[in-house]
Amino acid sequence: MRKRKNSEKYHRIIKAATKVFAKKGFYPAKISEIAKEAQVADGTIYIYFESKDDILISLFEEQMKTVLENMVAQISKLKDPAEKLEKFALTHLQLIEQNKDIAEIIQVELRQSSKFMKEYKNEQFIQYLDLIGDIVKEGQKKGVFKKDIMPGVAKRAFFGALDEMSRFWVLSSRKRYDIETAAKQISGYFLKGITA
Amino acid sequence: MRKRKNSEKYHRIIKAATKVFAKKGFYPAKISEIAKEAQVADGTIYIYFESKDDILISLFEEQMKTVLENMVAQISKLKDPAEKLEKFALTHLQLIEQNKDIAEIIQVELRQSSKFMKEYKNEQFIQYLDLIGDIVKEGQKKGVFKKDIMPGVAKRAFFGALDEMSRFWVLSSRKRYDIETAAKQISGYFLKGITA
DNA sequence: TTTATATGAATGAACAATCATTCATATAAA
DNA sequence: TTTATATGAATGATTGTTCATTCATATAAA
Repeated sequence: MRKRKNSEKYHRIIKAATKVFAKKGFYPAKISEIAKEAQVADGTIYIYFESKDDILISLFEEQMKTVLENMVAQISKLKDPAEKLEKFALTHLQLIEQNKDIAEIIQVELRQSSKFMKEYKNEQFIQYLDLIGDIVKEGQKKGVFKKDIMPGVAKRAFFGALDEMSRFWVLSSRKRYDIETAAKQISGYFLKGITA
Repeated sequence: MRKRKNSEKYHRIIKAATKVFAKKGFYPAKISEIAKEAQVADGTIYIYFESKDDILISLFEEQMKTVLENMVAQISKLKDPAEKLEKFALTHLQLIEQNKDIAEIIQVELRQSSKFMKEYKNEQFIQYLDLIGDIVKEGQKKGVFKKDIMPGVAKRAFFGALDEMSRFWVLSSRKRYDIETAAKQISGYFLKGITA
């Protein structure tokens, strides 16, 4: 019987796997390397996890739970939907900035995951996207956003814009724009458009 | 000495690899499966390609070249920068629609590639992004786009928005919105904003 | 207290399967 | 014949997973 969530070692392995997956990607990452990083024996990993896949799934759920809680805390304080979107952008980019390992995993492995784990629906990620969709709907109800905006398209477009910006940061070691500027630019496009 | 580009078999292998990589991802894809799909022997692949990595790189260059040429042909006809952005969005989404295999590879493997092929800079992809950046700059020069828009941020945000929408389509077999509507929505956000 | 016994977490060497790549050989072309 | 192209079985390195064993700690008996 696996102890899982409560064990200190469980979290040490998650943390190590996050680092190793982020650096090399899922397939090239070796169990032995994760074990070494976590300072446990190879076999110990199989006391806490069923398989290599299971590590990745568990890792998603742990990390996304944190990200989601963080974001909800930030935006629920605000009233104005436009301010909420701005805050969402800033918080998202700050998260990437503060934890590049998580960023790489969300960006690269999240996309992979749908391939090799067909049955695995990333519930947390859907919730994360829906935060944006809900802000849009709220804005429409309050009359501050256009009625003909489709929340299902808008949420993906907004997330995609932030995500692509993040990817650029993660890949290029040096960042060309500061977080606040980028967040303001991106939320600005959505709120006001680029037309003069 | 490899014959490469001119040979009919070369293209058959590229086409087969596109299909197999799209379905399973790069690492889980087997050379033997690509060979079978292309109806050649395993060893034949090594007459035309140096390695599995080389297949992926060649595939990128072939496919992106086509995508790029296509896009340039579409937008160079137009004068108005706003119309160009709209056309870009539509053309991009149509491309995805028409060729999901290429879409999956661009989306998933392109991201992976920067990990396992550190030295490989995807020049074509950079050019593709720059098409957007150039439209933005042109619009600013003509005075139709705001001066304080940062083209380097805007191009990524715009591409990211389209790309995320594409990903959703590729993953969910059934599409909820038609191409024209989605393209209009997304370019609409950027041009006019969502604020009422 | 001291000794004996039980538990199960942790270990890491060994296993078994996978798969990219090679190469001896065959076939077709020049 | 000589050269180029194609084949697919064989190779050998890699690596996820297993499992017999160890060991620290807990519990019970003397």
